[in-house]
Amino acid sequence: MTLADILDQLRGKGVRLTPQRLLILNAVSQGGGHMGVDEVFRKAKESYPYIDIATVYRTLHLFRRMGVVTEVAIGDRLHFEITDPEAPHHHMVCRACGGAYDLAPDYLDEFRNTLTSEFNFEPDLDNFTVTGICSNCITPTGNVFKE
Amino acid sequence: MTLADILDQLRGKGVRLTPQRLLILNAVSQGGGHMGVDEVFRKAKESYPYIDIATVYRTLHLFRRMGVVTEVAIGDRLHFEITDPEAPHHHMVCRACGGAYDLAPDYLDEFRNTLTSEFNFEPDLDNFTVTGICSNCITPTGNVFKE
DNA sequence: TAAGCAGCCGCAAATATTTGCAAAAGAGTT
DNA sequence: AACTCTTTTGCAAATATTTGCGGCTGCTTA
Repeated sequence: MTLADILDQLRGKGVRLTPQRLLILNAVSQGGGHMGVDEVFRKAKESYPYIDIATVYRTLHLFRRMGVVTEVAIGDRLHFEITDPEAPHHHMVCRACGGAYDLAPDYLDEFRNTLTSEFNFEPDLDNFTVTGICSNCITPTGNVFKE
Repeated sequence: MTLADILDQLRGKGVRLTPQRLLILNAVSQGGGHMGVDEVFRKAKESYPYIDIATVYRTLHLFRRMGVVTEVAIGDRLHFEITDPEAPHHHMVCRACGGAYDLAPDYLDEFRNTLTSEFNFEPDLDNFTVTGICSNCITPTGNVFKE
């Protein structure tokens, strides 16, 4: 799954490929992990100083809707990463240290199936994040180490 | 679990009971369901016009930390409801109609256990909300009816 | 490649949320 | 009731996010 593939995918869905959108896509993919909105903004601005923060917000939301990026809620801010169709995963985010860990989709399969069959509720788990305390931040007694 | 019980609970945790906090607690409990921040603000202001929106935000976050209110993410806004220790539950929120449905905690038990035992990750599911499409908004073909 | 049009962008303003600070208020002590 | 210490509050400013609008541009068609 290269950037070119992603562009094809977007074109196929009738999404216009503007220079700004390419810059934003590049910024997210080069970030090496999930990126905050302001990081994306700053990175895009390096190549095109006139870009507006509103465009960044709009574009990231568009990309998420299109499935091209996945959103990860860290603290009270959203971060974004390129969606990897080869290895889809959810996220566990530690509210003590802010660390984000990947979570294989299998762990949610039963949950999804239950909601669908019991309630006919189709959960949107593509951008699913569960917060909590990670192993590094739990002391043997169960207390939170950092806060 | 009456309001008086909640007040005792807060006092026991060393939380100061100021008039503003009482007003906010009242507003949430009288809302009959989850309430948005602005709804709480307006309701509290009926009794005490000087109250500030910052106080409402701070107090709701405090109450959530103390466990007396539960937060429900509806769209991109947070709502709050009084935590019911008798019948704890999570929420399913439809992103088409905005409806919120209660979800018994049993449905998440296996998920919680897995995260704890496999990853030593202690998930915070008290304020857990899963978004998706509810049964009313799914057509027989799986399409979203309203958007 | 010129023309048309729907969709996008930058700008500015609106809205939502958080934070620093000095004054005011709660709780305990004398 | 006066005093002290700590926490809370209202205000204002900072920050984060969304939205309306007029001009601009990618994409399609001829």
